[in-house]
Formats: sequence, structure tokens, C-alpha cells
Amino acid sequence: MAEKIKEECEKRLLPVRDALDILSGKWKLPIIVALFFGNKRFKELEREVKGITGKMLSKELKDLETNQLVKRTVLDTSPVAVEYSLTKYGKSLEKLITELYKWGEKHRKMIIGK
Amino acid sequence: MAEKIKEECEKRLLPVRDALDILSGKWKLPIIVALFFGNKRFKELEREVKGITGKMLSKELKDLETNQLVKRTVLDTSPVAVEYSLTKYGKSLEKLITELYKWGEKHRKMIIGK
DNA sequence: GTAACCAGTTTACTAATAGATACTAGTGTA
DNA sequence: TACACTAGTATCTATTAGTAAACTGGTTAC
Repeated sequence: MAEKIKEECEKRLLPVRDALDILSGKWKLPIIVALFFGNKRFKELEREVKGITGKMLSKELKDLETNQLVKRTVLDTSPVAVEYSLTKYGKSLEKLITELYKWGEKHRKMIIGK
Repeated sequence: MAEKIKEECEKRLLPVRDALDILSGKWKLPIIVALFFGNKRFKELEREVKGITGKMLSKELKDLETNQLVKRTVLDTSPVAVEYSLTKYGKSLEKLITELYKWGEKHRKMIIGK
């Protein structure tokens, strides 16, 4: 009986870890949130996401693309422009981010309020 | 105008990062979830959270205690037993974990289903 | 032609995270 | 007295994450 609960619990942990892995690291959420405000070019993101280096931005965008949260579009202009946007799937993070926000805000208040 | 939105966005990011920082790492969530199923002693947790080492468990529990998610109680028995439990505040993570679970599960299905 | 912008990549480094293993100090059991 | 269990700590190593700064190759504006 207790064994079954344990197994169930481990199985349930997998998707939770997945979600956390995708979002963790210093830069993924700032990038995602920046893209919530509209599609952006590489250099635009580099400027808006304060403190990020080109290397990290490049790497994180690739990760996000792999997980299909972000779409990379090469625009047929001269010179070529590259636009990054959230996929519909990326946008589905909104509720989760809101929940992170709500809890984090509560936490801030509690820690500061001591 | 655009500046104001950017500032607002950065301010909003802080609590989101806080929440993520507290939850990220390999072991914090497994420990929290184990404690959702009831109070546990150190060695119990070491056995239940598969793969964790004593060192990591010790460190993670301290972090969680610092953030007031977990309470450490030394029981007045002989030999001394130490019990870890979720605080009321720790329990307030339930909704957030559920949201992580829901999103993570969707993600799993999408990735596997390809 | 040269200076500047775009979309990155490369190299070299440091810092943070995690793992393996051994160890301590106290208690309980046979 | 020997062995095992509890609640950890200490030391060392490996891996991963992140930073800094230079560099590429193409484009456009002066």
C-alpha cells in the first residue's frame, strides 16, 4: 500500500521536473517574458534582457526552440533579419508563470516583512 | 511608454525568479513532495528520495528551512529523533506544484507524441 | 573605404551544483 | 564487546552553468 503511494508519487514527479528543467537557469524566463511582450530580433533581446551575453542568448534560444516554446523565423529581407516569437505552446506557459509570480510575491512579502 | 512597460516587466520578473530559485535544483521538489505525504525523519527521507546522498539531503533541508518551507523538530526521545515537516507556508506550494505538473504533463505528451 | 550594425560563434575562464566516499558521535541490541 | 542504526559532516572530484571578450561574415550609411 505504502509502496503504491510511493510509486505514484515518483511517477507524478516526472512532469513536475520536466517543467522545472525547461524553465530553470538564469535566462529562460526573462527571455520568455520579453517575448510575451511581442516578437523580437536577436539584438533586441540582447538589449532588453539585461546582462545577458550573446553566447547565452544564442544557447538559451536554441534550448527553447528545441522544446518548441520559441520559433525562429528568418525574414526574407536584406540584410536578413531573424525574428523570435513564442509558439502557441510557449504562450501556454502564461498560467504557470502567473502562478510562479503569485507565490513568489507572497514569499517576498513574507521574507521582507520579518 | 515602451520604457514603462519594460520596467514593469522587470519588476514582475523578480518574484517569478524567487519562486523558481527556491524550487530549482535536482532535489528540492522531490523532498517537498515526499513531505506532502507526511512528516519524515532524516533517514526516512534519505531512503524515500531515491538517489539522494546524505550530504545533499542535509544541504537541501537547510535551504528549505531557511526559506521557511520546512520545519526541523528535534524530538525529545532517546536516542534523539529529528522530524522534518512542511510548514503551512510550504504547503502553500501545492497549487504551484499542481500547475507545474499540469504543464509538464502536457509537455511530456507533446514531446512523446511526435 | 571605413565605420557601424546584425546575428551570431569561438575561446578561455570561473563559479555553482552534484556525486562518491569516508568519517563522527551518540544510542540500542545481542 | 561488537555491530548496527541515526543524524549528520568532511573531503575530494566531476560536471554543468555562466561570464568576458574577441572574432566572423555579411549589409548598409556616410
